[in-house]
Amino acid sequence: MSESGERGGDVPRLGEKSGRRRGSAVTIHEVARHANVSPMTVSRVINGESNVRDTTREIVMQAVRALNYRPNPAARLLAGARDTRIALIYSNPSASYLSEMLVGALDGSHRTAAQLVLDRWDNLKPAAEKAAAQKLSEGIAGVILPPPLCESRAIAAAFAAEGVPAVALATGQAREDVSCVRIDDFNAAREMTQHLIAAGHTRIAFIKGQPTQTASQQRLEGFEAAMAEADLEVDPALVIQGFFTYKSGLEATEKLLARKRVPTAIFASNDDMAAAAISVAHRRQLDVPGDLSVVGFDDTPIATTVWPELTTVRQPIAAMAEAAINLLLHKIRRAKDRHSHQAVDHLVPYELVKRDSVAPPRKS
Amino acid sequence: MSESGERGGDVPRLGEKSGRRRGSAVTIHEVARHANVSPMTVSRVINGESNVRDTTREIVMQAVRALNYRPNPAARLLAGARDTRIALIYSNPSASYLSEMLVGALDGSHRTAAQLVLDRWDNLKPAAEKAAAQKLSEGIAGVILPPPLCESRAIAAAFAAEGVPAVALATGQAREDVSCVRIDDFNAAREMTQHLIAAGHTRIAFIKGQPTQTASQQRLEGFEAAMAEADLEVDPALVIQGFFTYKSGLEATEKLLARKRVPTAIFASNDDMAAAAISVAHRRQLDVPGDLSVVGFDDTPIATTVWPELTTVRQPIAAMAEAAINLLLHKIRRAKDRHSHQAVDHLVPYELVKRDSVAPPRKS
DNA sequence: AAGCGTAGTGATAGCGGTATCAGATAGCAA
DNA sequence: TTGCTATCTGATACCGCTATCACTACGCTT
Repeated sequence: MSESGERGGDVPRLGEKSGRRRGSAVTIHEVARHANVSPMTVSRVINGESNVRDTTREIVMQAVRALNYRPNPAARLLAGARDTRIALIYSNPSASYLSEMLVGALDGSHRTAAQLVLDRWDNLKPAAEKAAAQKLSEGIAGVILPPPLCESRAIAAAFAAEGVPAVALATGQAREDVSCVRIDDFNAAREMTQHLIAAGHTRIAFIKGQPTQTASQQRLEGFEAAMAEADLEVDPALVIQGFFTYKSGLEATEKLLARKRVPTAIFASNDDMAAAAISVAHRRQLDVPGDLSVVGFDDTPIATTVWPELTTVRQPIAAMAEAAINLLLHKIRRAKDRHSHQAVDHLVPYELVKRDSVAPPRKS
Repeated sequence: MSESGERGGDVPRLGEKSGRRRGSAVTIHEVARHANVSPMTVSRVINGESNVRDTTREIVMQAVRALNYRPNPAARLLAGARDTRIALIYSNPSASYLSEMLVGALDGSHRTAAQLVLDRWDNLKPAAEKAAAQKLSEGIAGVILPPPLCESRAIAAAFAAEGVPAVALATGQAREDVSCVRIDDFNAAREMTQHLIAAGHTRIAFIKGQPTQTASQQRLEGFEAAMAEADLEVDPALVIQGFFTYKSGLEATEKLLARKRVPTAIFASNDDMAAAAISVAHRRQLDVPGDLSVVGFDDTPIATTVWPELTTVRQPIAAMAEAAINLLLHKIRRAKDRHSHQAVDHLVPYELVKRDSVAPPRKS
């Protein structure tokens, strides 16, 4: 019963007799044999635990590299008895965010062998939200909060109280209570405004977003910053409150175009409102972009649905959702280590997408 | 060795002594105990294997629902040599479907313990499609083809050649080469037309959809049938070709409203084109629905984004996607059984959604 | 009556990792 | 030397699920 010395001899080869093994993936056992240690030691090394002698660690690492070993995430998750379910709560699928978000989240969850649980909270009252959070927390290891839920400190607190880590997606700014994955709304808006200014516009209107969302504020500030930097005046009459809905974009644009001195460009805080702006412009026999340039934000499907197609800021939601999942899994793992419980702020690059809704202003 | 009758007695309680279990997720053992069968039987049921007595299956399903059991994907992945990955291939145009389709597909795949693999084929050439199908087939047990891919017999044939069962989503009619999950486009269009006629319209225009999609043809025929049944004439000048895009809807509506005798209602073959019709009507100072009623088809998010909100036909894409997954899994299981290889035609009920874009015609 | 499928079900043994604790080795005070 | 931590490593038992095979009924031949 103690013939561990005679390895490589007639010891039943691991992974050979097994008629069940499918892939030819290297297992931890093979690495262990190669390094002449137990699988447990290999496990310790690859998990960066400290109680392994340096020499041993080095030998193991060499074996890992030699065999190009990649731990099987499914086995890891299973063995850790870690709950692998992570919830994505969406609300008012108003945003065509959803599809892209799902694509990204799905990709991320497959890669990590986590299970994605979708939950829909439409217009819940605060009390109901808290109850829902408590109920959901029982079957979940972490949660992703996309807009507009991500803004609610109450929701974040509810999950925190249940000990469930959360990651907020696409907030306007970093927070101390939850980790965020987001773009730099301020600079994106600033850059977009600079683009408009570079095209020759000086009289630029701005349609604000839902005031409860921090991203709205950031976008407005980015706009104002760019205007100030170019020594351009922001006419307060040309900054209108919107609510991220098509309808609010309609109303805001009506007001804007009813002014005696009409703007030559409109910067809407999202694509839905920008699409609405185009619609109103057309209704008033204005050519876009000839008479009026219109730009949006987010690059949701509607940006390429309308005509002309919108110049907008691309927010890579799929990539952000995937990043959120990874971040969440890290947090879940180290929850027990009592490691850093700090909120992380993960910035993802945005991109200015120039399409057909911008042109130099007509000379007047 | 044959005391299998004494179950539930002093058998060591599964999942109670375990100090290791963290999440409170329901396991297959608990379901098994609840249903008074072995875990293996539960496994068979949730995997849709055929060799389980119907009564047993029903009991197990009840337990599954009662406990809200969701199989642990990590364990499945680890244990199963077989992968139940099923692919959903999407292609840009009708991407508004996407979110709903994903929600449904995700639900379906969780319930059935399948893994959903997303693949995106944008405007591939036939040769590239074939190559992609071959490559994809290696890691996949089945495939779902939503529009517009579902129309291609070549793609269906490519997967058939690889021995991978496919299910087409939202085709216009049944097919012999692949199974379909769809609604009755003909009758839906007919009913919508009747709704318009009942509101008092007699001069109704129709914007056709992408001619390569069979659903387009069905919708047109349903329209024509309703008109004929009401003894109304279909003015050929009022039936215009569109391509399911917003832009094509713009152009088609321009033509329609340029006629001397303008229609009082427009039936667009999908919501994007209907939204475009509203936009053009507004541009021409026409009130919707006062001067012009507009209806769409599909009930995609844009239907409730535009103002006024669209009366349209609800195509329950989420439910259809889930149905497609179930159908596919059945085919996969019985592929080895050499059971029926026939194509199934699964019809799902549609629904007429009446919103604000229809009103009786103005008396002239 | 004996033989032989054939459904339906259960027992067992893993899949590739990790938690846990026991054992081994070494270091160092008593 | 003995005892007793402290450090490192290994053996074992699972995580939740499924492949495989054994077994039980119940027909149906011959």
